[in-house]
Amino acid sequence: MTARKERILKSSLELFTENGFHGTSTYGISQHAEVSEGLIFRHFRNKEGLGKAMVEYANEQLSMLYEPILREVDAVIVVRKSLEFPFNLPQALLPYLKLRTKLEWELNLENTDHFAPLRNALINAFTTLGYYQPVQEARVVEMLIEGTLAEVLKDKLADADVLLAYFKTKYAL
Amino acid sequence: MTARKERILKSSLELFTENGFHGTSTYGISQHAEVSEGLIFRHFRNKEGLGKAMVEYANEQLSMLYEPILREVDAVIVVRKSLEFPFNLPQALLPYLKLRTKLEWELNLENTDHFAPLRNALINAFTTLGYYQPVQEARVVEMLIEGTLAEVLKDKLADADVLLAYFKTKYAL
Amino acid sequence: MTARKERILKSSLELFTENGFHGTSTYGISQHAEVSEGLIFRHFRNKEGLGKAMVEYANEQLSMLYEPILREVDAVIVVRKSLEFPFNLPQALLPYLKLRTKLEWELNLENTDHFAPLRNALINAFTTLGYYQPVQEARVVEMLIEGTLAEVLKDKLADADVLLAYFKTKYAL
Amino acid sequence: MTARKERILKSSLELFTENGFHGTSTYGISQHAEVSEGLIFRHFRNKEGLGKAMVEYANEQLSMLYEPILREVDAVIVVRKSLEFPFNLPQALLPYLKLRTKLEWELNLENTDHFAPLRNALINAFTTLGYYQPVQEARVVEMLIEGTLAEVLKDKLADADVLLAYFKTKYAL
DNA sequence: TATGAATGAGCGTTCATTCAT
DNA sequence: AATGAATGAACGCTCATTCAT
Repeated sequence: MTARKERILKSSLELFTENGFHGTSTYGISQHAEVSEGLIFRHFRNKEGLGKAMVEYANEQLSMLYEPILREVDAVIVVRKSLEFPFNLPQALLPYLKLRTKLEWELNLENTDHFAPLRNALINAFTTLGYYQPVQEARVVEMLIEGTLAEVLKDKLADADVLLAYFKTKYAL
Repeated sequence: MTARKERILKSSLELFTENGFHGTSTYGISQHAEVSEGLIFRHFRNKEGLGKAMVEYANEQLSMLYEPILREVDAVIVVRKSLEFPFNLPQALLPYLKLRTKLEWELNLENTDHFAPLRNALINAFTTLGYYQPVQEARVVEMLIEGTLAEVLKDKLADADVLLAYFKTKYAL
Repeated sequence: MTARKERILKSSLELFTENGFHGTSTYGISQHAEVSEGLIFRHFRNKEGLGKAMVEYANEQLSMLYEPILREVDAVIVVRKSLEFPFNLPQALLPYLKLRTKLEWELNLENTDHFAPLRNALINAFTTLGYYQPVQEARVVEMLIEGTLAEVLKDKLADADVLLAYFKTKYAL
Repeated sequence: MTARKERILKSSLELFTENGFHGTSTYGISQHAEVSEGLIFRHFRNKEGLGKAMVEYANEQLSMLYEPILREVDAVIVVRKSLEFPFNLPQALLPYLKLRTKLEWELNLENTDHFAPLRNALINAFTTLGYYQPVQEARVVEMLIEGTLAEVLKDKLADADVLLAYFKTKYAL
């Protein structure tokens, strides 16, 4: 990957996140990346190719999102870290998270179930902890996480501290 | 409101929901509405005006979304109806809900807190029911609802029945 | 001539003078005249018709432009009044003069020789006054008048007083 | 400046001069210049930009208009060449002169005082020649020139020879 | 690999004009 | 006489894309 190709990717990340896919022109990207417009097409064939590359790139970055949780063996800590997760997002990954969420809504991306690994970890944890319906409980936590995440990505979450504390008491953490 | 203006609105609803704002052309709308393209601009000034009108129109339709719940006096029923809400959406309103959600993500609409009235109703309900932290509990239900809603709008919710049942047992309904 | 037709004419005068023929839209005229756009076409058939009517209307108004000079019998006074003419324009006629000049340049109007009557009067005057080449002298005065007029219509004439005085001394007035 | 950009400029000169700014479409220009329409906007940003570039371009061409006169040291010759000037226009510059005059009237260009250098030269000449009011005399010549020029640009000047001869006798040339 | 001039389809928009009322 | 909803062609302009260098 050459330096300019990377600059194109970085600029696309920024501009797609800000203005969406259709709201961003290849000319705009080239300007922002200080690169000739033609180069975008040499590297990505067309705009759609750039979009796909962007999403793949973002997914790669995000692939290790839950990794610290998945490595965890203690069931209680798995639950706690899961609940803390949307409140404590790795700053470096936030742009990629925003991009993926935005593009999933704008384009109708066939959304792979990104949450699956974490959900499985939660199911295991709740099974270990003796929950009566661990699968459903995992889903409940999933909803809490994704609901919180949505607010975070929109910069709308005002009561982060008190909310997280309450989440924890709910699960006796 | 003339018949053709209404047809433009209906077509916009459909096409914006399907392909997003930037992904929909005014020509496409005029074709779909069987109307001259110029008429769109006579009625809405420009595409942005049409977008705003659409969002307002959708918001009007959606304003009565929670109304049956808000009228409810029995605290238990308020909670139950709230939890049932995303599983039991009024079919007529679903398109408007999809549109609003999609456009909120694509364009960066400063999103008014649509959930506020329902949240307040839930706070009251949980207060009545003697919950220790009714405000936070309302937020938890909000997350459950919005998380579920997001999956519904993306046609991703596979375990609706079992999930709703579990929600209810959680709140002893 | 109905009141509204007259309002259309007045608005056209103003807007054509300000922004030219092509720079003025029939919609703009209808707004300015507080009249429905359709009415313009009922009265003038099409925009070109309105343009022609405007020019005719202006020409009618301007037909009496030189009239006070033409009535004059004293040769000296004819010359003096002629030279004073662009410095002392009838305010009511100024807009029509601006319009005609502007449209003559914008559209390539086959320009009737508006100046002819005054030129003839000047020829007579200079003949009476014993000028050696009265026709050419009339042409010189014509140039002085039209040159001055052009500056007046563009609001560019800064040295009006001193210039008129000099003109007069030249012709011993 | 690429060849195509120059072709756009040349075509604009021709078409603007013929039909005015608003009367000329960018599509028409592109056809005439045998160039894609988009190229106009790549080079000039928008139609207004093209208009401004045209006027500047014309002004550049016209900047050397009076240059042969300004170089002249003999006062008599300055006056003679000045009077001859509108009768003896460099054919290559005529289109630019037409364009500038036309656009100054159609658009309301704040018209820089193009005549200033020549006027100053005339003032000097008349001073040298011992005229009592050289400034005003220069203004008189200016009016003669601009009046004649206007007729020339409109192809209205029928008595060129006799008129020029008379001008010369007036100034004893 | 990288540029930048150039393209042409299509976009949002304006405009003169028509027509039912 | 007068309105105002509606049209469709054309306009200025943007955009993804190509290609010679």
